[in-house]
Amino acid sequence: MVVKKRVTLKDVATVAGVSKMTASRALRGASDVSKSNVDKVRQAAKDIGYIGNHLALSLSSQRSNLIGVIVPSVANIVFAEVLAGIAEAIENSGMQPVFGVTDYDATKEYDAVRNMLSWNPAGLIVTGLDQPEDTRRLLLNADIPIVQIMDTDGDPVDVCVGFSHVRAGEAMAEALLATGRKRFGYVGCGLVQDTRANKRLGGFKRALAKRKLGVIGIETSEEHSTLAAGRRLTAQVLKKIPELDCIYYSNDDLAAGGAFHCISEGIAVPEQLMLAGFNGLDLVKSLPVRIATSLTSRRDIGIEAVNVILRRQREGSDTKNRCFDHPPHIDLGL
Amino acid sequence: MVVKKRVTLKDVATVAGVSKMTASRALRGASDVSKSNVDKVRQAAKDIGYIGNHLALSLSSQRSNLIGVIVPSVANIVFAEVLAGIAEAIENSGMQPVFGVTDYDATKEYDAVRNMLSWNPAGLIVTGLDQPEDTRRLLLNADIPIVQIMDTDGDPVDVCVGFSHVRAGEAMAEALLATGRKRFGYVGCGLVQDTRANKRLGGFKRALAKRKLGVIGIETSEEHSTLAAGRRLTAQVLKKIPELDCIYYSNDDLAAGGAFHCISEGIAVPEQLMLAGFNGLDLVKSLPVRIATSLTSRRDIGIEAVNVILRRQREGSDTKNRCFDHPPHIDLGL
DNA sequence: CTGAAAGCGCTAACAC
DNA sequence: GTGTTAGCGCTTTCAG
Repeated sequence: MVVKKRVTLKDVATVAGVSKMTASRALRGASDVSKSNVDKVRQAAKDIGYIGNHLALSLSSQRSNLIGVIVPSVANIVFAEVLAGIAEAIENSGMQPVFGVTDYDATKEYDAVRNMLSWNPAGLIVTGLDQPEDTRRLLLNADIPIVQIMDTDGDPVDVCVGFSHVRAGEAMAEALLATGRKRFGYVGCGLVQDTRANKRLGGFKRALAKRKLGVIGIETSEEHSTLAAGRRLTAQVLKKIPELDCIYYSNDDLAAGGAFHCISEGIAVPEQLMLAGFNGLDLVKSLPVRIATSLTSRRDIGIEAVNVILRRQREGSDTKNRCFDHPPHIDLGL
Repeated sequence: MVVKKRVTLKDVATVAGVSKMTASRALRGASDVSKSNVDKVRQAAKDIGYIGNHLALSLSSQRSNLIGVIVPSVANIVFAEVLAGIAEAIENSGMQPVFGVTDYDATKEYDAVRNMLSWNPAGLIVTGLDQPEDTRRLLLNADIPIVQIMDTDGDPVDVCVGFSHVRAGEAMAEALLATGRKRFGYVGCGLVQDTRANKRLGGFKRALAKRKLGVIGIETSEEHSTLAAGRRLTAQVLKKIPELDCIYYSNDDLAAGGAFHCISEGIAVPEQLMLAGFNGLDLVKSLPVRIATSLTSRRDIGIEAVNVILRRQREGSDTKNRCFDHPPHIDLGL
């Protein structure tokens, strides 16, 4: 069997009876090619099944249509929705996303950034503002738009798109205090890795402290956030401190798990016990009991991150050092 | 300000005082370089912050470390988990995933495949077996491993990893029949696009027909599957046919929505009405009522898909035309 | 063990 | 309008 040789631009040119350059220009829809040649080239490309080679294109033109995206996890619906926003915004832009997953691990993040950069991407989207020094240096030296997403509490390398988790925690505390709640518990998972959940907890406590209150029951675990974990930790915290009238969770998955516990145990939510999550997942909106949450704009954040890069490509660096805030909306579910 | 010029291999070589080739070999951990030169080169690379250029590497070596992945959606947790499996398996393989999203649109899928191929990927993972003719031709002509995932009901281009949705639907019908249920309803979303959900429904009906039974109440909608939609459609189908004793849903999101409806309305699940979803999401396991589902191995499918490609790279095409079955397990939740 | 030459497939910059 | 000449940054191949 004959080895299938990749069809190249040269083949197209030969078949069309023109030079490589004319073929190249014709396929890219350049202005300066005669109508008849454009047709000939297009037809030839179609006939022999020309696909093109982005590697050569990018290497030669010194710019690629790749946008690197680095997230801690994809199995987490929150990041999956950010990716969905990114995919949506990238569509029709001629760009292509390349993904890296860090598993909340700094070493993997460093490697992912390095790897990404070696593809000469047009821009890089990374999660969070708190990269360790070596990773940050890599980002600073990269001569492309760097968009840090999901957080604004810190000093961005270039541009950040997200919101302040500290303020989000404060806001939720204030909203809950306004409903008259006084005995607060907290349930969280994976806090060691999850800087942003920690920031929220910090803000939450600070706002309580202003009213001379605090978190009187706390239950955490280093496993991943799941409904089952939320259920279990809620049972635990209520066993220790049954008089709680409100529990703040590090996210909606845990809070929904808490809601399931309450439904099973006949605890009236929110009358007897108020639950507050974070993210505003679809799940929470459909729960048979009403719980509070902060609605974050994951999709919009993804879209804006891409747009920052696309805009920069066209207009130059006028948006340098900017911060795009997408503050969450509190929904008490009442 | 001086324009930051990209650091190239040549720079490393110059600093280390060797030729480009020696530098290249040293950095790739080649055997045939003197210890002292390896050290010199490594040090030089570190000092000047050499990152490398995958574009040039891949173009020159005629192989890339990219694995293309094309899924219909990322906001869907099921595909997000497949991606998580892919990311997990890819880790430490030196490969990198490139993503494309089709939104269940055949044209977008064709473009995504074409785009992917123009990066000379080491392999391609695409969702489903039912690509239209033109896309299929593209895949057939690509001289790389093509893995079609999530389905085995059909004729794979190369290798497929997944399970039979027809059999999955049949199996669920049989399991439900075995519990004595007789009056079946069906609730589904987005069926026009979702070939695989349709295959399940087909299998489900066929198995019922064998017992001279059928689906006596059906409620569908072309929106995306959400808990809210499940809740609403369940209310609708029960309003029309209140005597149903079992509802099969096109997936777990809808089924969980149905469960929420039942909890709110005081319908006893599963005593009075049995609900059956599909996928075995975390959500279902933690619900305050027990519903049936088919546990699919999304993560494993992603992992196996990558492994097929990695294996092929090393061992040649011995796995050509194979089908890897990961049949779902039925959990009646009783 | 090391280096020089050639070229991967394409486009930028000039010619004509 | 079109073609030619040089590369992009790396690896392959082949000499030493």
